[in-house]
Amino acid sequence: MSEIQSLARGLKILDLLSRAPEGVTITELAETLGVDKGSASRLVATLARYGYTERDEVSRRYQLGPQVVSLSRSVLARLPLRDAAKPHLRQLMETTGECAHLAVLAQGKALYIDQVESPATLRVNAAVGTMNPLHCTALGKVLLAFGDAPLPATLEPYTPQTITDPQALRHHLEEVRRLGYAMDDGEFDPGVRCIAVPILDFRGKTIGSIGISGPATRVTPERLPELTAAVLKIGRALSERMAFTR
Amino acid sequence: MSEIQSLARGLKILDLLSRAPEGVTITELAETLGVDKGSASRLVATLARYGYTERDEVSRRYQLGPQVVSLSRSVLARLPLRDAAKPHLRQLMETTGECAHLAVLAQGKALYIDQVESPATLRVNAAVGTMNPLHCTALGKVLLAFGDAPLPATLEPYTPQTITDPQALRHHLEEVRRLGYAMDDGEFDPGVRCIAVPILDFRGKTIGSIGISGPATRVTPERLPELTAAVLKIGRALSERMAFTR
DNA sequence: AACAGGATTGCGTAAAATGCAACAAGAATA
DNA sequence: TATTCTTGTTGCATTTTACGCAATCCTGTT
Repeated sequence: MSEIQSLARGLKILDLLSRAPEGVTITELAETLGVDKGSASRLVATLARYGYTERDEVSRRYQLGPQVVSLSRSVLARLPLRDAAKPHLRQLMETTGECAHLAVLAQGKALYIDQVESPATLRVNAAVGTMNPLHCTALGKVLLAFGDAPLPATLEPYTPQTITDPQALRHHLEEVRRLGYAMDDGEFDPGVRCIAVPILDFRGKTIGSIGISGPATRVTPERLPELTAAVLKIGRALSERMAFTR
Repeated sequence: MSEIQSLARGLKILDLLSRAPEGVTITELAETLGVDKGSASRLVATLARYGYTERDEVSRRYQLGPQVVSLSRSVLARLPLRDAAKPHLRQLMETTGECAHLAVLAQGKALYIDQVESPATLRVNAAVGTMNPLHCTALGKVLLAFGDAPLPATLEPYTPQTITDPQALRHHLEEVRRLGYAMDDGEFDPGVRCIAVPILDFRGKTIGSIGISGPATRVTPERLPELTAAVLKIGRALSERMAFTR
Protein backbone atom coordinates (compact mmCIF):
# COMPACT_ATOMS: atom_id res chain seq x y z
CA MET A 1 0.00 0.00 0.00
CA SER A 2 1.40 3.35 -0.95
CA GLU A 3 1.19 6.18 1.48
CA ILE A 4 -1.01 9.27 1.18
CA GLN A 5 1.62 11.68 0.01
CA SER A 6 0.22 14.96 1.26
CA LEU A 7 -0.40 13.53 4.70
CA ALA A 8 3.10 12.10 4.79
CA ARG A 9 4.52 15.50 3.90
CA GLY A 10 2.67 17.07 6.76
CA LEU A 11 3.98 14.46 9.16
CA LYS A 12 7.51 14.95 7.87
CA ILE A 13 7.17 18.63 8.62
CA LEU A 14 6.25 17.76 12.21
CA ASP A 15 9.33 15.60 12.46
CA LEU A 16 11.55 18.36 11.10
CA LEU A 17 10.09 20.87 13.52
CA SER A 18 10.67 18.55 16.46
CA ARG A 19 14.38 18.69 15.67
CA ALA A 20 14.51 22.44 15.13
CA PRO A 21 14.29 24.20 18.50
CA GLU A 22 14.88 27.59 16.88
CA GLY A 23 12.04 27.07 14.43
CA VAL A 24 11.99 26.88 10.65
CA THR A 25 10.96 29.15 7.77
CA ILE A 26 8.64 28.21 4.96
CA THR A 27 11.50 28.55 2.51
CA GLU A 28 13.68 26.15 4.51
CA LEU A 29 10.87 23.67 4.78
CA ALA A 30 10.27 23.81 1.05
CA GLU A 31 13.92 23.07 0.36
CA THR A 32 14.19 20.25 2.85
CA LEU A 33 11.00 18.63 1.60
CA GLY A 34 11.83 19.22 -2.03
CA VAL A 35 8.56 21.02 -2.78
CA ASP A 36 7.54 24.44 -4.00
CA LYS A 37 7.28 27.30 -1.46
CA GLY A 38 3.58 27.55 -2.21
CA SER A 39 3.04 23.93 -1.27
CA ALA A 40 5.08 24.25 1.90
CA SER A 41 3.09 27.31 2.88
CA ARG A 42 -0.22 25.50 2.39
CA LEU A 43 0.90 22.45 4.32
CA VAL A 44 2.08 24.58 7.24
CA ALA A 45 -1.10 26.62 7.22
CA THR A 46 -3.15 23.43 7.45
CA LEU A 47 -1.04 22.17 10.34
CA ALA A 48 -1.41 25.55 12.04
CA ARG A 49 -5.15 25.46 11.68
CA TYR A 50 -5.33 22.32 13.78
CA GLY A 51 -2.80 23.47 16.36
CA TYR A 52 0.18 21.47 15.21
CA THR A 53 2.33 24.41 14.25
CA GLU A 54 2.49 27.98 15.38
CA ARG A 55 4.57 30.97 14.50
CA ASP A 56 6.87 32.62 16.95
CA GLU A 57 5.98 36.29 17.11
CA VAL A 58 9.52 37.53 17.37
CA SER A 59 11.52 35.29 15.08
CA ARG A 60 8.53 34.66 12.78
CA ARG A 61 9.74 31.11 12.41
CA TYR A 62 7.40 28.15 12.58
CA GLN A 63 7.51 25.74 15.51
CA LEU A 64 5.59 22.75 16.73
CA GLY A 65 2.24 23.76 18.21
CA PRO A 66 0.48 22.79 21.42
CA GLN A 67 -1.84 20.15 19.99
CA VAL A 68 0.77 17.41 20.26
CA VAL A 69 1.01 18.00 24.00
CA SER A 70 -2.69 17.38 24.29
CA LEU A 71 -2.46 14.23 22.17
CA SER A 72 0.49 13.01 24.19
CA ARG A 73 -1.65 13.12 27.29
CA SER A 74 -4.09 10.71 25.66
CA VAL A 75 -1.33 8.25 24.86
CA LEU A 76 0.19 8.38 28.34
CA ALA A 77 -3.20 8.17 30.04
CA ARG A 78 -3.72 4.85 28.28
CA LEU A 79 -0.80 3.15 29.97
CA PRO A 80 -1.70 1.44 33.25
CA LEU A 81 2.02 0.86 33.77
CA ARG A 82 2.62 4.57 34.18
CA ASP A 83 0.25 5.10 37.07
CA ALA A 84 1.34 1.91 38.78
CA ALA A 85 5.01 2.77 38.46
CA LYS A 86 4.96 6.29 39.88
CA PRO A 87 5.46 5.38 43.56
CA HIS A 88 8.11 2.87 42.58
CA LEU A 89 10.00 5.46 40.57
CA ARG A 90 9.91 7.79 43.52
CA GLN A 91 11.11 5.05 45.84
CA LEU A 92 13.88 4.15 43.45
CA MET A 93 15.07 7.74 43.29
CA GLU A 94 14.91 8.07 47.07
CA THR A 95 16.73 4.80 47.67
CA THR A 96 19.54 5.42 45.19
CA GLY A 97 19.70 9.18 44.96
CA GLU A 98 19.75 8.95 41.15
CA CYS A 99 17.20 9.75 38.47
CA ALA A 100 14.67 7.00 37.94
CA HIS A 101 13.19 6.29 34.51
CA LEU A 102 10.37 4.22 33.06
CA ALA A 103 10.38 3.16 29.42
CA VAL A 104 8.39 1.12 26.93
CA LEU A 105 9.18 -0.18 23.47
CA ALA A 106 7.95 2.09 20.72
CA GLN A 107 8.99 2.31 17.08
CA GLY A 108 12.06 0.19 17.72
CA LYS A 109 13.28 2.51 20.46
CA ALA A 110 12.98 2.96 24.19
CA LEU A 111 10.32 5.60 24.78
CA TYR A 112 10.66 7.23 28.20
CA ILE A 113 7.15 7.55 29.64
CA ASP A 114 7.96 8.80 33.11
CA GLN A 115 10.80 9.91 35.28
CA VAL A 116 11.50 11.09 38.79
CA GLU A 117 14.44 13.41 38.89
CA SER A 118 17.25 13.33 41.41
CA PRO A 119 17.81 16.50 43.41
CA ALA A 120 21.49 16.34 42.57
CA THR A 121 22.84 19.16 40.46
CA LEU A 122 24.55 16.88 37.99
CA ARG A 123 21.94 14.53 36.62
CA VAL A 124 20.74 12.83 33.46
CA ASN A 125 18.06 14.62 31.52
CA ALA A 126 15.68 12.15 29.96
CA ALA A 127 12.28 13.81 29.83
CA VAL A 128 9.02 12.06 29.02
CA GLY A 129 8.98 11.60 25.26
CA THR A 130 12.69 10.86 24.95
CA MET A 131 13.32 8.07 22.47
CA ASN A 132 16.65 6.32 22.84
CA PRO A 133 18.23 3.44 20.94
CA LEU A 134 17.73 -0.04 22.34
CA HIS A 135 21.18 -1.50 21.87
CA CYS A 136 23.17 0.90 24.01
CA THR A 137 20.90 1.96 26.86
CA ALA A 138 20.13 -0.16 29.90
CA LEU A 139 16.37 0.42 29.57
CA GLY A 140 16.58 -0.55 25.90
CA LYS A 141 18.79 -3.60 26.36
CA VAL A 142 16.35 -4.97 28.88
CA LEU A 143 13.56 -4.59 26.32
CA LEU A 144 15.69 -6.49 23.80
CA ALA A 145 16.74 -9.21 26.23
CA PHE A 146 13.38 -9.91 27.81
CA GLY A 147 10.93 -8.69 25.19
CA ASP A 148 9.95 -9.43 21.61
CA ALA A 149 11.82 -6.63 19.89
CA PRO A 150 14.07 -7.67 17.03
CA LEU A 151 17.68 -6.56 17.15
CA PRO A 152 18.09 -3.16 15.53
CA ALA A 153 19.10 -3.42 11.90
CA THR A 154 22.08 -1.15 12.47
CA LEU A 155 23.99 -0.82 15.72
CA GLU A 156 25.11 2.78 15.61
CA PRO A 157 28.17 3.73 17.65
CA TYR A 158 27.47 6.57 20.08
CA THR A 159 30.66 6.23 22.12
CA PRO A 160 33.76 4.02 22.00
CA GLN A 161 31.92 1.74 24.46
CA THR A 162 28.91 1.12 22.23
CA ILE A 163 28.45 -2.52 21.20
CA THR A 164 28.25 -2.41 17.41
CA ASP A 165 28.82 -6.08 16.55
CA PRO A 166 25.56 -8.02 16.33
CA GLN A 167 27.16 -11.18 17.64
CA ALA A 168 28.68 -9.37 20.61
CA LEU A 169 25.31 -7.82 21.36
CA ARG A 170 23.57 -11.19 21.24
CA HIS A 171 26.09 -12.54 23.74
CA HIS A 172 25.66 -9.51 25.91
CA LEU A 173 21.88 -9.89 25.90
CA GLU A 174 22.23 -13.51 26.96
CA GLU A 175 24.24 -12.27 29.90
CA VAL A 176 21.58 -9.69 30.67
CA ARG A 177 18.97 -12.45 30.68
CA ARG A 178 21.10 -14.57 32.99
CA LEU A 179 21.68 -11.71 35.43
CA GLY A 180 18.14 -10.34 35.30
CA TYR A 181 19.28 -6.77 34.73
CA ALA A 182 21.20 -4.64 32.23
CA MET A 183 23.86 -2.05 32.68
CA ASP A 184 24.89 0.72 30.32
CA ASP A 185 28.45 1.80 30.97
CA GLY A 186 28.88 4.90 28.90
CA GLU A 187 27.64 3.11 25.78
CA PHE A 188 25.21 5.85 24.82
CA ASP A 189 26.25 8.88 26.82
CA PRO A 190 29.90 9.26 27.80
CA GLY A 191 30.26 9.36 31.57
CA VAL A 192 26.77 8.09 32.26
CA ARG A 193 25.91 4.76 33.83
CA CYS A 194 22.48 3.18 33.93
CA ILE A 195 20.98 0.04 35.44
CA ALA A 196 17.61 -1.31 34.40
CA VAL A 197 15.30 -4.31 34.85
CA PRO A 198 12.26 -5.54 32.96
CA ILE A 199 8.67 -5.07 34.07
CA LEU A 200 6.45 -8.07 33.46
CA ASP A 201 2.68 -8.27 33.35
CA PHE A 202 0.34 -10.97 34.58
CA ARG A 203 1.27 -13.22 31.68
CA GLY A 204 4.97 -12.84 32.29
CA LYS A 205 5.27 -10.67 29.22
CA THR A 206 7.74 -7.78 29.27
CA ILE A 207 5.74 -4.58 29.07
CA GLY A 208 8.44 -2.06 29.93
CA SER A 209 11.59 -1.39 31.85
CA ILE A 210 12.54 0.61 34.91
CA GLY A 211 15.93 1.86 35.93
CA ILE A 212 18.24 4.55 37.20
CA SER A 213 20.89 6.67 35.56
CA GLY A 214 23.57 8.91 36.90
CA PRO A 215 27.03 10.27 36.29
CA ALA A 216 29.88 7.76 36.47
CA THR A 217 31.38 9.88 39.26
CA ARG A 218 28.50 8.80 41.50
CA VAL A 219 27.50 5.48 39.95
CA THR A 220 30.86 3.99 40.83
CA PRO A 221 31.87 0.31 40.68
CA GLU A 222 31.81 0.21 44.49
CA ARG A 223 28.17 1.30 44.49
CA LEU A 224 27.00 -1.01 41.74
CA PRO A 225 26.00 -4.00 43.88
CA GLU A 226 23.88 -1.83 46.16
CA LEU A 227 22.28 0.08 43.28
CA THR A 228 21.65 -3.07 41.30
CA ALA A 229 20.00 -4.72 44.26
CA ALA A 230 17.70 -1.73 44.70
CA VAL A 231 16.69 -1.69 41.04
CA LEU A 232 16.06 -5.44 41.07
CA LYS A 233 14.01 -5.27 44.25
CA ILE A 234 11.87 -2.31 43.26
CA GLY A 235 11.49 -3.63 39.73
CA ARG A 236 10.30 -6.96 41.09
CA ALA A 237 7.76 -5.17 43.32
CA LEU A 238 6.43 -3.29 40.29
CA SER A 239 6.18 -6.49 38.26
CA GLU A 240 4.25 -8.09 41.10
CA ARG A 241 1.97 -5.13 41.17
CA MET A 242 1.40 -5.39 37.41
CA ALA A 243 0.58 -9.06 37.89
CA PHE A 244 -2.53 -7.93 39.76
CA THR A 245 -3.39 -5.23 37.26
CA ARG A 246 -5.10 -6.46 34.18
CA MET B 1 -6.30 29.79 1.77
CA SER B 2 -7.93 26.43 1.46
CA GLU B 3 -6.52 23.61 3.46
CA ILE B 4 -4.73 20.54 2.16
CA GLN B 5 -7.58 18.12 2.48
CA SER B 6 -5.73 14.87 2.89
CA LEU B 7 -3.52 16.31 5.57
CA ALA B 8 -6.52 17.74 7.37
CA ARG B 9 -8.19 14.35 7.30
CA GLY B 10 -5.18 12.75 8.86
CA LEU B 11 -5.14 15.36 11.61
CA LYS B 12 -8.83 14.88 12.23
CA ILE B 13 -8.19 11.19 12.70
CA LEU B 14 -5.62 12.03 15.37
CA ASP B 15 -8.16 14.20 17.13
CA LEU B 16 -10.76 11.44 17.01
CA LEU B 17 -8.31 8.92 18.38
CA SER B 18 -7.36 11.22 21.24
CA ARG B 19 -10.96 11.07 22.40
CA ALA B 20 -11.35 7.33 21.98
CA PRO B 21 -9.50 5.56 24.80
CA GLU B 22 -10.82 2.17 23.67
CA GLY B 23 -9.57 2.71 20.14
CA VAL B 24 -11.41 2.92 16.84
CA THR B 25 -11.95 0.66 13.82
CA ILE B 26 -11.32 1.64 10.23
CA THR B 27 -15.02 1.31 9.53
CA GLU B 28 -15.92 3.69 12.37
CA LEU B 29 -13.32 6.18 11.21
CA ALA B 30 -14.65 6.07 7.68
CA GLU B 31 -18.15 6.81 8.90
CA THR B 32 -17.14 9.60 11.21
CA LEU B 33 -14.98 11.24 8.56
CA GLY B 34 -17.50 10.67 5.83
CA VAL B 35 -15.04 8.88 3.54
CA ASP B 36 -14.79 5.47 1.97
CA LYS B 37 -13.33 2.62 4.05
CA GLY B 38 -10.48 2.33 1.58
CA SER B 39 -9.52 5.95 2.10
CA ALA B 40 -9.71 5.62 5.86
CA SER B 41 -7.51 2.55 5.71
CA ARG B 42 -4.87 4.33 3.66
CA LEU B 43 -4.87 7.39 5.88
CA VAL B 44 -4.45 5.27 8.98
CA ALA B 45 -1.73 3.21 7.37
CA THR B 46 0.19 6.38 6.54
CA LEU B 47 -0.21 7.64 10.10
CA ALA B 48 0.94 4.26 11.39
CA ARG B 49 4.03 4.36 9.23
CA TYR B 50 5.22 7.48 10.97
CA GLY B 51 4.29 6.33 14.45
CA TYR B 52 1.13 8.34 14.93
CA THR B 53 -1.22 5.40 15.14
CA GLU B 54 -0.82 1.83 16.20
CA ARG B 55 -3.03 -1.16 16.43
CA ASP B 56 -3.84 -2.85 19.71
CA GLU B 57 -2.99 -6.52 19.36
CA VAL B 58 -5.93 -7.76 21.34
CA SER B 59 -8.81 -5.50 20.37
CA ARG B 60 -7.37 -4.85 16.89
CA ARG B 61 -8.57 -1.30 17.19
CA TYR B 62 -6.45 1.66 16.20
CA GLN B 63 -5.10 4.04 18.82
CA LEU B 64 -2.82 7.04 18.93
CA GLY B 65 0.82 6.01 18.54
CA PRO B 66 3.96 6.99 20.45
CA GLN B 67 5.26 9.62 18.08
CA VAL B 68 3.13 12.37 19.62
CA VAL B 69 4.79 11.75 22.98
CA SER B 70 8.14 12.38 21.39
CA LEU B 71 6.89 15.53 19.68
CA SER B 72 5.34 16.74 22.91
CA ARG B 73 8.73 16.62 24.53
CA SER B 74 10.04 19.03 21.93
CA VAL B 75 7.27 21.50 22.61
CA LEU B 76 7.65 21.33 26.39
CA ALA B 77 11.45 21.54 26.19
CA ARG B 78 11.04 24.87 24.42
CA LEU B 79 9.35 26.54 27.36
CA PRO B 80 11.77 28.22 29.77
CA LEU B 81 8.81 28.79 32.09
CA ARG B 82 8.46 25.08 32.72
CA ASP B 83 11.94 24.51 34.07
CA ALA B 84 11.85 27.68 36.10
CA ALA B 85 8.51 26.83 37.64
CA LYS B 86 9.25 23.29 38.83
CA PRO B 87 10.63 24.17 42.27
CA HIS B 88 7.85 26.71 42.75
CA LEU B 89 5.19 24.13 41.91
CA ARG B 90 6.73 21.77 44.43
CA GLN B 91 6.85 24.48 47.05
CA LEU B 92 3.26 25.42 46.34
CA MET B 93 2.11 21.82 46.78
CA GLU B 94 4.12 21.46 49.97
CA THR B 95 2.86 24.72 51.42
CA THR B 96 -0.81 24.13 50.65
CA GLY B 97 -1.08 20.36 50.49
CA GLU B 98 -3.00 20.63 47.23
CA CYS B 99 -2.11 19.85 43.62
CA ALA B 100 -0.15 22.61 41.93
CA HIS B 101 -0.54 23.34 38.23
CA LEU B 102 1.17 25.43 35.59
CA ALA B 103 -0.62 26.52 32.43
CA VAL B 104 -0.11 28.57 29.29
CA LEU B 105 -2.50 29.90 26.68
CA ALA B 106 -2.81 27.65 23.68
CA GLN B 107 -5.52 27.45 21.03
CA GLY B 108 -7.86 29.55 23.10
CA LYS B 109 -7.57 27.23 26.09
CA ALA B 110 -5.47 26.75 29.18
CA LEU B 111 -2.87 24.12 28.36
CA TYR B 112 -1.49 22.46 31.49
CA ILE B 113 2.26 22.13 30.99
CA ASP B 114 3.28 20.83 34.40
CA GLN B 115 1.89 19.71 37.70
CA VAL B 116 2.99 18.50 41.09
CA GLU B 117 0.48 16.18 42.61
CA SER B 118 -0.72 16.23 46.19
CA PRO B 119 -0.22 13.06 48.19
CA ALA B 120 -3.85 13.24 49.27
CA THR B 121 -6.07 10.43 48.06
CA LEU B 122 -8.78 12.73 46.78
CA ARG B 123 -7.18 15.10 44.32
CA VAL B 124 -7.68 16.82 41.00
CA ASN B 125 -6.32 15.03 37.96
CA ALA B 126 -4.99 17.54 35.46
CA ALA B 127 -2.11 15.87 33.67
CA VAL B 128 0.31 17.63 31.36
CA GLY B 129 -1.50 18.12 28.08
CA THR B 130 -4.87 18.85 29.65
CA MET B 131 -6.63 21.67 27.82
CA ASN B 132 -9.35 23.40 29.80
CA PRO B 133 -11.63 26.30 28.93
CA LEU B 134 -10.49 29.77 29.92
CA HIS B 135 -13.72 31.25 31.24
CA CYS B 136 -14.40 28.82 34.08
CA THR B 137 -11.04 27.73 35.41
CA ALA B 138 -8.86 29.83 37.68
CA LEU B 139 -5.74 29.26 35.55
CA GLY B 140 -7.74 30.24 32.48
CA LYS B 141 -9.41 33.29 33.98
CA VAL B 142 -6.03 34.65 34.97
CA LEU B 143 -4.86 34.29 31.36
CA LEU B 144 -7.96 36.20 30.22
CA ALA B 145 -7.66 38.91 32.89
CA PHE B 146 -3.95 39.60 32.60
CA GLY B 147 -3.13 38.38 29.11
CA ASP B 148 -4.04 39.14 25.52
CA ALA B 149 -6.52 36.38 24.92
CA PRO B 150 -9.91 37.44 23.55
CA LEU B 151 -12.98 36.32 25.44
CA PRO B 152 -14.14 32.93 24.20
CA ALA B 153 -16.82 33.23 21.54
CA THR B 154 -19.13 30.97 23.51
CA LEU B 155 -19.21 30.60 27.27
CA GLU B 156 -20.25 27.01 27.73
CA PRO B 157 -21.90 26.05 31.00
CA TYR B 158 -20.10 23.19 32.75
CA THR B 159 -21.86 23.53 36.09
CA PRO B 160 -24.60 25.75 37.53
CA GLN B 161 -21.77 27.98 38.78
CA THR B 162 -20.28 28.63 35.37
CA ILE B 163 -20.34 32.27 34.25
CA THR B 164 -22.06 32.20 30.85
CA ASP B 165 -22.96 35.87 30.43
CA PRO B 166 -20.22 37.82 28.63
CA GLN B 167 -20.96 40.96 30.58
CA ALA B 168 -20.82 39.15 33.89
CA LEU B 169 -17.53 37.58 32.88
CA ARG B 170 -16.06 40.95 31.93
CA HIS B 171 -17.00 42.28 35.36
CA HIS B 172 -15.56 39.21 37.01
CA LEU B 173 -12.29 39.60 35.15
CA GLU B 174 -12.04 43.22 36.26
CA GLU B 175 -12.35 41.97 39.81
CA VAL B 176 -9.66 39.37 39.13
CA ARG B 177 -7.39 42.13 37.87
CA ARG B 178 -8.07 44.24 40.94
CA LEU B 179 -7.39 41.37 43.33
CA GLY B 180 -4.41 39.99 41.45
CA TYR B 181 -5.70 36.41 41.51
CA ALA B 182 -8.61 34.32 40.27
CA MET B 183 -10.70 31.71 41.96
CA ASP B 184 -12.77 28.96 40.39
CA ASP B 185 -15.54 27.88 42.73
CA GLY B 186 -16.96 24.78 41.12
CA GLU B 187 -17.43 26.60 37.81
CA PHE B 188 -15.80 23.86 35.75
CA ASP B 189 -15.71 20.81 37.98
CA PRO B 190 -18.41 20.44 40.64
CA GLY B 191 -16.87 20.31 44.08
CA VAL B 192 -13.48 21.56 42.97
CA ARG B 193 -11.96 24.88 43.92
CA CYS B 194 -8.91 26.48 42.34
CA ILE B 195 -6.85 29.59 42.92
CA ALA B 196 -4.43 30.95 40.37
CA VAL B 197 -2.19 33.94 39.65
CA PRO B 198 -0.46 35.20 36.51
CA ILE B 199 3.21 34.71 35.71
CA LEU B 200 4.85 37.71 34.09
CA ASP B 201 8.06 37.90 32.13
CA PHE B 202 10.73 40.60 32.06
CA ARG B 203 8.50 42.87 30.01
CA GLY B 204 5.58 42.46 32.37
CA LYS B 205 3.80 40.34 29.82
CA THR B 206 1.67 37.46 31.07
CA ILE B 207 3.29 34.24 29.90
CA GLY B 208 1.34 31.73 31.95
CA SER B 209 -0.43 31.05 35.19
CA ILE B 210 0.23 29.01 38.29
CA GLY B 211 -2.25 27.77 40.85
CA ILE B 212 -3.61 25.06 43.07
CA SER B 213 -6.74 22.96 42.93
CA GLY B 214 -8.42 20.71 45.41
CA PRO B 215 -11.75 19.35 46.59
CA ALA B 216 -14.11 21.88 48.17
CA THR B 217 -14.04 19.74 51.31
CA ARG B 218 -10.44 20.81 51.85
CA VAL B 219 -10.30 24.13 50.04
CA THR B 220 -12.78 25.62 52.45
CA PRO B 221 -13.74 29.31 52.85
CA GLU B 222 -11.80 29.36 56.14
CA ARG B 223 -8.65 28.30 54.37
CA LEU B 224 -8.97 30.62 51.39
CA PRO B 225 -7.03 33.61 52.78
CA GLU B 226 -4.07 31.40 53.71
CA LEU B 227 -4.11 29.51 50.41
CA THR B 228 -4.53 32.67 48.37
CA ALA B 229 -1.62 34.30 50.16
CA ALA B 230 0.59 31.30 49.38
CA VAL B 231 -0.34 31.28 45.69
CA LEU B 232 0.24 35.03 45.44
CA LYS B 233 3.58 34.84 47.20
CA ILE B 234 4.95 31.89 45.25
CA GLY B 235 3.54 33.23 42.01
CA ARG B 236 5.29 36.55 42.62
CA ALA B 237 8.56 34.73 43.28
CA LEU B 238 8.22 32.88 39.98
CA SER B 239 7.45 36.09 38.12
CA GLU B 240 10.55 37.67 39.64
CA ARG B 241 12.55 34.70 38.54
CA MET B 242 11.19 34.99 35.00
CA ALA B 243 12.16 38.64 35.03
CA PHE B 244 15.77 37.50 35.12
CA THR B 245 15.26 34.82 32.52
CA ARG B 246 15.18 36.11 29.00
C1' DA C 1 -15.71 -25.98 7.63
C1' DA C 2 -18.82 -22.19 6.71
C1' DC C 3 -20.09 -17.65 7.43
C1' DA C 4 -19.95 -12.81 8.66
C1' DG C 5 -17.71 -8.71 9.29
C1' DG C 6 -13.80 -5.86 8.92
C1' DA C 7 -9.71 -4.49 6.36
C1' DT C 8 -6.90 -4.27 2.21
C1' DT C 9 -5.97 -3.34 -2.52
C1' DG C 10 -6.30 -2.68 -7.88
C1' DC C 11 -7.85 0.50 -11.10
C1' DG C 12 -10.25 4.19 -13.76
C1' DT C 13 -11.49 8.81 -13.06
C1' DA C 14 -12.74 12.77 -10.49
C1' DA C 15 -10.76 15.79 -7.52
C1' DA C 16 -7.01 17.59 -5.22
C1' DA C 17 -2.45 19.27 -5.04
C1' DT C 18 1.23 21.20 -7.38
C1' DG C 19 4.30 24.59 -9.49
C1' DC C 20 4.79 28.94 -11.51
C1' DA C 21 4.54 33.60 -11.29
C1' DA C 22 2.61 37.70 -9.62
C1' DC C 23 1.90 40.15 -5.69
C1' DA C 24 1.68 41.31 -0.71
C1' DA C 25 3.92 41.81 3.57
C1' DG C 26 7.67 42.53 6.42
C1' DA C 27 12.46 43.48 7.41
C1' DA C 28 16.71 45.72 6.48
C1' DT C 29 19.36 49.45 4.73
C1' DA C 30 20.62 53.99 3.10
C1' DT D 1 11.21 58.19 5.08
C1' DA D 2 12.00 55.76 0.80
C1' DT D 3 13.94 51.99 -1.40
C1' DT D 4 15.42 47.42 -1.82
C1' DC D 5 15.51 42.80 -0.60
C1' DT D 6 13.58 38.64 1.27
C1' DT D 7 9.96 35.80 2.62
C1' DG D 8 5.32 34.28 2.46
C1' DT D 9 0.72 34.11 0.14
C1' DT D 10 -2.40 33.17 -3.50
C1' DG D 11 -4.73 32.63 -8.35
C1' DC D 12 -4.81 29.54 -12.00
C1' DA D 13 -3.66 26.01 -15.51
C1' DT D 14 -1.74 21.61 -15.44
C1' DT D 15 -0.22 17.53 -13.43
C1' DT D 16 -0.64 14.26 -10.10
C1' DT D 17 -2.80 12.18 -6.49
C1' DA D 18 -6.40 10.39 -3.83
C1' DC D 19 -10.78 8.75 -4.15
C1' DG D 20 -14.64 5.46 -4.53
C1' DC D 21 -16.09 1.13 -6.02
C1' DA D 22 -15.84 -3.54 -5.95
C1' DA D 23 -13.30 -7.65 -5.51
C1' DT D 24 -10.59 -10.11 -2.43
C1' DC D 25 -8.17 -11.19 1.76
C1' DC D 26 -8.00 -11.83 6.71
C1' DT D 27 -9.75 -12.81 11.23
C1' DG D 28 -12.93 -14.32 14.53
C1' DT D 29 -17.04 -16.94 15.69
C1' DT D 30 -20.16 -20.71 15.54
